[in-house]
Amino acid sequence: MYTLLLDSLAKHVSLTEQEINLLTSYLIPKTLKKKEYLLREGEIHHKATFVNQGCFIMYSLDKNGKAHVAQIAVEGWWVGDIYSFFTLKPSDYFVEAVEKSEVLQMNKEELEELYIKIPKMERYFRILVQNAYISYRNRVVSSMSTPAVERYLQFLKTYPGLEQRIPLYTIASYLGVRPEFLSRLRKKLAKGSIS
Amino acid sequence: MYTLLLDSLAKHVSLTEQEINLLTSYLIPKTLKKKEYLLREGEIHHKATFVNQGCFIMYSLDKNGKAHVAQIAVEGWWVGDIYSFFTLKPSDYFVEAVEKSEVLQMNKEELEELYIKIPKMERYFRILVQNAYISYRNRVVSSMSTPAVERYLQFLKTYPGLEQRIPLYTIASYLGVRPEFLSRLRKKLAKGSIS
DNA sequence: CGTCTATTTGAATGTACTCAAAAGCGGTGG
DNA sequence: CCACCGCTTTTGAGTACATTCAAATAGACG
Repeated sequence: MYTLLLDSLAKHVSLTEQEINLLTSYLIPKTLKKKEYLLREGEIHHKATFVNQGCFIMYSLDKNGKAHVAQIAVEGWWVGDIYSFFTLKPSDYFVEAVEKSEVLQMNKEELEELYIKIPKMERYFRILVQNAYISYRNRVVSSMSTPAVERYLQFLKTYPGLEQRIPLYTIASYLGVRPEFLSRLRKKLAKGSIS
Repeated sequence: MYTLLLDSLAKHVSLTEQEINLLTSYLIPKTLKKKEYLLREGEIHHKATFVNQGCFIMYSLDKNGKAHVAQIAVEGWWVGDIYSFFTLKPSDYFVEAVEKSEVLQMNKEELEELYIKIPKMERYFRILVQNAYISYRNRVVSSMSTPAVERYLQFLKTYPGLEQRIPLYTIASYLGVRPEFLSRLRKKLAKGSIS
């Protein structure tokens, strides 16, 4: 149940058995069906959410009603609108389960409590936020300077096997191209020697 | 000397006269000539830097030696590689003065000291980091879903008048297009009724 | 099995890039 | 103070990357 989360924690902080017990006592498991929402535009995201199984996308809708995928999260990742979580402002994003999924959740107030009891946890989350920051910053550069094929290959590396779990049009949206075009890219990659 | 900074602070926290005096006592002014560097790739960015006058760009070089502008900062903004600052890891970026500039700086250790003496300052910087985060997140979506013309118009709104202070090729790099193309865009905008 | 949605394919178009060369502009030294 | 040099911007022509629209095909699910 908690293996993945403990692995993630272990990468950044080391916790005693007691601390682990305390931490896990705060977590509420939840399962979601395919296409269920964890968060909708306009809502405030007050739950920190760790993906134990399954896959989520976070996307916004532009004025033409087109979806733009800002984040993809699979097992072992935290998912959600960090900004809404920290500021308690309404989110501009939807967070949707792409497949049957299972998450562990904690309310913001409980997280604050936990910070006091286990200060190391604050460090852990600070590092996660820093990483999220970097990841967006890098994506700004790559989305502007790298052609779509390479961005797709990069996606394959970052999320191995995921291209078979989520629909093509979702990947296309994440990469910033139209589905028709990604379809053609895949075809080319399949013919011409890969990579 | 401190007007701009105090304005920026006032937007998020309210400080007593005493606190302001303490804060300003930590700040070291520095002037830079056009094309001087505040930070180079590989260096650790241990100074928080507020722009009092002038303009800076933060950019990285890709494997082909092409520059990609990640951030532009004018008077009233903080500039620099936040990630390197917080992690004390070497930066991937250059921070360069685009024109004769004047900044106020504080070392990381001194900032930590200040946090203890004026906890409100921690709040102020946390908000700034959140805003930087949002700004990159929005740029990811806009760079992928918005044509270059609109991104340019957006740039003009965000940085009024700046198009006359920094070279065209720098703006092009910030927008993710080639200079030749931005030149043509400008021409079109000048002819056809604007906006 | 049928329906609804997702993917593929085709043709035409538009957006942005490359390469090359000319024009403009700013600073520096004579 | 002017002439020259180097760098930035503009212009032109050809090309590549990615989109639109429309229609056909394939898959998924009840």
